[in-house]
Amino acid sequence: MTNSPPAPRRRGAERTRALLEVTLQLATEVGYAGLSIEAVARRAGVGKHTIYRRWPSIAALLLDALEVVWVSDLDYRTSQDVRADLREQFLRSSHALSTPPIGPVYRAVIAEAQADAALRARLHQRFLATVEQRTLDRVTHAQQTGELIADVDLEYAAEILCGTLYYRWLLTPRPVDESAIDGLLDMFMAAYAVAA
Amino acid sequence: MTNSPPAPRRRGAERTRALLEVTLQLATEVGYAGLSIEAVARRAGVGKHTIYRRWPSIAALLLDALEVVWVSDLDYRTSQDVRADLREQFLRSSHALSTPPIGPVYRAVIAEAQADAALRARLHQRFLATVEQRTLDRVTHAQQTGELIADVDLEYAAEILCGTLYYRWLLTPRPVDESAIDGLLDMFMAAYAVAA
DNA sequence: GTGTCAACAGCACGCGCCGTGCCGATATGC
DNA sequence: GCATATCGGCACGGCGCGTGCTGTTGACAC
Repeated sequence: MTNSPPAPRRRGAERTRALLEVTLQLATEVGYAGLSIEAVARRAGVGKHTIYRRWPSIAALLLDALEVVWVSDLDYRTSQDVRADLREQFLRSSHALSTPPIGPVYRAVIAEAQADAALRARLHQRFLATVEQRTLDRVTHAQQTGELIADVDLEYAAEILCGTLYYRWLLTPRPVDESAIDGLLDMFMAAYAVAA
Repeated sequence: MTNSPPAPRRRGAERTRALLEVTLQLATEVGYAGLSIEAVARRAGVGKHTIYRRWPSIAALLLDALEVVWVSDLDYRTSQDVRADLREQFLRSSHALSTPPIGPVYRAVIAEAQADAALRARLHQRFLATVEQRTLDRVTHAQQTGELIADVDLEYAAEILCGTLYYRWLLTPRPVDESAIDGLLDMFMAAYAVAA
């Protein structure tokens, strides 16, 4: 037991990675329904223990799998035009959410999270908080460059921008399309743009 | 077979009502997890057929149960102050969502809906669309009384108002409290209130 | 009354996934 | 080579699903 605590796994690391890949692949093909530990194990040709040794629940697995694909795509450009930068990023995110495997996996986690407040907190912390923060960073920057009025706290604005898009995606049959994004940005700019 | 087609159920109607009550009661006590057809049947002292004869799935049952309790609570006051009226209604809705049985049942339906686009559409049509519409009606009225500027389409604004609250409730660990509601209304009024 | 018939409660089934044991094989690090 | 942890495979009890079947009940018609 020289230095065992943190690292010394056999082929563990590669295997973990491979399991995440299989999970994403499965999500792409069969969607949310049928995303079970049993299914992942079967598909990967692996014993269920091999999965349970790494993740305590399907939700934990999905959360990690989501990280693999959701990582970035999430970087606001910083041009001279906040509105254009937000618009571009929102379109990109919207496209990502409607494209497997991200959509199905995200929905699956969100569904699970409705039954489990702790999972909901973890989900928010690992993903949604990041989205909100980057949005806040971008609009705060716009305040500093004088594009947006200076004397307001934009924290809620960032949440409103992100939340509205998630709402539409999760709970309505409508697509998150350009017109929805423009409507959202209309209100945002009407509220906070420096008067023309 | 004189006039049988639409009505002649034995004790059907009362029974249906009773089953909805049991469902709500069950939701209050055990929450979302454990809301199954089997559980409702057991709790009601009823055969599973009796439930399947009325609803094709647990989601359909929950949707009807939700209607029993969610019906109203949803009526904006119409004073001389839009902001105050919206604020009051948002607080009321927020309280309703955080109080059993509405919260658990709503969350359960939303979770199910993530796996089923058709159910998602029905959920939106029966509940969320109503919420959006009443909000739109209220703010449109405010346009007519001159509280809000006239030359904008507020349809997206109504969606943004509702969506932001649902987002916070569904996907964040934060409460839908007065400060969140005020932050939201700040942006809304900054965008659309008639200049002071 | 008596007869008819749908709704009913109860039970059982096969299915699939859950989470957890136990096995014997494998390969890794000492 | 030897110890040890990971592995695949299998089986288990539990539970909800959706669907059969059986015998009972109660509303209604006559």
